[in-house]
Amino acid sequence: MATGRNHRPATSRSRGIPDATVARLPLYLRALTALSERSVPTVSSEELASAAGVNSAKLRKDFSYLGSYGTRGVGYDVEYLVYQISRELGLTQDWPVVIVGIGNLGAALANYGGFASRGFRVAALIDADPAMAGKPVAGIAVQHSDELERVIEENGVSIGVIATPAASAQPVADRLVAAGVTSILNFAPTVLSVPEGVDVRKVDLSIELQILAFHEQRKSGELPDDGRAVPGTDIGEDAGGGVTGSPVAPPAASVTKRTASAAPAATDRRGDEPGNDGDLPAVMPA
Amino acid sequence: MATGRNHRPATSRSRGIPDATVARLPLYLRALTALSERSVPTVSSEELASAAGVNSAKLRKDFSYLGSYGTRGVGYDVEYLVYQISRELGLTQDWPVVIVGIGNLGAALANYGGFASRGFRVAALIDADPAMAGKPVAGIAVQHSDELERVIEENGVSIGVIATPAASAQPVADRLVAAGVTSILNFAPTVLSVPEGVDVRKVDLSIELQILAFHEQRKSGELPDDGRAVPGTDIGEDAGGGVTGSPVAPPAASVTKRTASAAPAATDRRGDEPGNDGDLPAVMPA
DNA sequence: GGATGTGAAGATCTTCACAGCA
DNA sequence: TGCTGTGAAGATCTTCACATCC
Repeated sequence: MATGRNHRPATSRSRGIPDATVARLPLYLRALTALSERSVPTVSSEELASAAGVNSAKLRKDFSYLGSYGTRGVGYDVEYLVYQISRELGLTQDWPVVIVGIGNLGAALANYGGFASRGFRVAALIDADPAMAGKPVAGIAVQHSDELERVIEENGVSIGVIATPAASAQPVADRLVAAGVTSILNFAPTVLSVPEGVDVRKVDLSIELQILAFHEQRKSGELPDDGRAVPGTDIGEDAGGGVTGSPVAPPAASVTKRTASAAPAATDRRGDEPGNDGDLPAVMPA
Repeated sequence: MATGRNHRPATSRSRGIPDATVARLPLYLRALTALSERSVPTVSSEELASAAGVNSAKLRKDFSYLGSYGTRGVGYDVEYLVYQISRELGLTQDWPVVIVGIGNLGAALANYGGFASRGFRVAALIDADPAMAGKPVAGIAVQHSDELERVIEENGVSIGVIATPAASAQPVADRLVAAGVTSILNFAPTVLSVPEGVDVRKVDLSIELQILAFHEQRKSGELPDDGRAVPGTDIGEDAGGGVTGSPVAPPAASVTKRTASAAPAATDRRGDEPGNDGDLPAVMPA
């Protein structure tokens, strides 16, 4: 391993900075900003790591990808690091953003204070409902969908946020992309297909909750039951089709092995960027 | 390597199912549910993978951790898989959930259709604002914070969702945990510290946007400027303290190397479960 | 003395490619 | 023949442990 010295992880990805590291930079930045506001001049990797919730080794490794911004025996200069990370993340420039779908979620996003303070500027709020047009949300007048393309072009928007119902997500994404947007943050529970070169990140509550349920499940007892097609006879052959209600009935099917090992109580959390979804209700009205 | 045969990845984590796999199960479930509604009887790993946005090898590997639920030469039985994944995720049981902080975000969550249809049941909506008490949101009357403990105990709630401003998040988390909640989905941009055994997952818009900005940045040009403390003289020594506005001024500091390599245009998305935050405005009013 | 920076070892996760079964 | 199931190889990410430098 190690393609020689200076083996830098990261796929062929962006620059040489590993994705995992990029995902943590915002965390560090947040912790550093807090320290900066308290006028703390320097921090050790230990302290900062603690504030950011990671371990110090990881933090130092992450920073090493950015360069040598610390001082041995001392620590890191808070102000300087804030600047470097901001620059690395591209937050030193202005990013006009459009939010499409101004329902509860869209409104929540529009009101999100973390935007303005980090280089993001809400350039426009778009909604398909004519009744919403003109209404002020977070101090900005909502505009009708018809204005989408114009707004994007006039403001040079490259980042779009989709907070519409699932059904509208793909059409909206298509329009965003056609108008020039190259990065999309999708809150709708749908798999968006976009052309090469367009980045899509997704936030999905349903998935997060399901992951929590998974872990929660094995805290108490084991799985509800192996659920395997019962050997003898017992199930009343449910194999219907409706898969809507909460509890799902165990349909019979081709089963083979399915090893039911003892499950050691576990506690851990993990998040990830799966990639998409399938179809589901919406987070909120458009 | 391979600790023998049947080497199963996954840390010491839950059962033997890798976290990465658990994080994708909800995606598969969603895609399968859609197929189920269209009464599709079986799917090949290829088709399902496509619908879920992953590659087929990964999907087959993921399913292999659950057992052998497919039929060679045929594919997977949709209904059966829906059931198995639901069971594995713990969705065959009822999960009462409390949502704390009924602002725009909290309301959006309460209205989220994905809850009920997946075993999750909103047991109560809690808000600190007395004016909110009694108001119906998503058909449920909001209750005052004072009711929190009672509601949790009476309903056997083990999953709590925090949608309050950052400042209230930790106190709320403490109360949730004290009352018996062991899994928390946190939308507030703060690092929550909870006792061992309590799971915390976080959803952070600010972070997602920043990651997008990072990638967006290197689509166009390179970094705005190396930003390194200018060798000669040029910067007006900014090292002030305010780190609030969007563009951050480059403070001088101890710099050492910082290799500015050429950055190949990249396009990729990645999400992750960092672990926490530091401090920031709030997503919405409580 | 003290904390950073980092090669190397481990642990996971992903992808390949093909044996094996319906 | 077709597609699943999976050992093995790769690619990443994390953690260790210590040389290095203020």
